Amino acid sequence: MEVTPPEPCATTEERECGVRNRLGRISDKWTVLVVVEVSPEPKRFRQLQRSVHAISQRVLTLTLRRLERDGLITRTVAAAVPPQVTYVLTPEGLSLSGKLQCVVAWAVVHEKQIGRYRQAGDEQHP
Amino acid sequence: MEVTPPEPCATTEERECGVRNRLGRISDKWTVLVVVEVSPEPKRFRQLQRSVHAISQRVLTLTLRRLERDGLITRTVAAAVPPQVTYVLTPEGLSLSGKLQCVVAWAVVHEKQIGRYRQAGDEQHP
DNA sequence: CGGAATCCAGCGCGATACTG
DNA sequence: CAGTATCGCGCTGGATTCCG
Repeated sequence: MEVTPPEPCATTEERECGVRNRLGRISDKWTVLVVVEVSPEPKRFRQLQRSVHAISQRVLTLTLRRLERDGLITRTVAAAVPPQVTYVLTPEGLSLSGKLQCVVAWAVVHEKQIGRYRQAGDEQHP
Repeated sequence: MEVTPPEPCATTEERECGVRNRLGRISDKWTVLVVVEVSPEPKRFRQLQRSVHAISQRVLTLTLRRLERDGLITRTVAAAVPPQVTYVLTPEGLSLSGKLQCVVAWAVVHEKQIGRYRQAGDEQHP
């Protein structure tokens, strides 16, 4: 997308410090799972809860709230009975989702390889 | 990427379940930070500990061990006094690192935007 | 249905001290 | 320098209950 400009923060420590702060906002496992799952069409609360399998209602709520607060998703309440709440990715959220999908794709491709490594290791340290 | 044909793991639930299992291996924040930081030249333990700023020595050790076990990094011990241990990314680790760098880049680019959203939100809910 | 509130267990992780 | 071992707490997150 946008090419990242000229002068990145210089030293390794500075770089990392920045990286840490920035990633902190999105790096927890629930957030990643939810972002990936919301993308790209509107999803309802229940849908998400079923999709992100083991997530509890409490954690899903908290995660969605944070994502909304950060401008990554939009929460829409339809005044109806029963209530209907839908979540959509904002443009920002969508672009993040793209990057995360790359990581997911990587994980899918390398899953078996990793599994083999892991097995081999376990056999040596039983 | 690949247009997914007729019947892969079809349902959303199944898809997500797989995603979750796969991401579980790499989705915790320390792992991400360490992978990004090891890349791409050899790093020594102390170096990493200083780079990944707030990480404790214990957690760094555990994280590196898991990464090694998964075949993402290589640990090399030089028989010397004082001991010298270096960590390098394997080809797999390097390719993962690439994907993660994308996410990092995203975070850098969108940092300010997110900050603004967050502020705006906080002003409304003080 | 979508959520808030409480309560509570588990383990993630930091702090500290000891080895080779 | 590069670890391993132990302990203890704090927060994450699950289960349950109640509301609009």
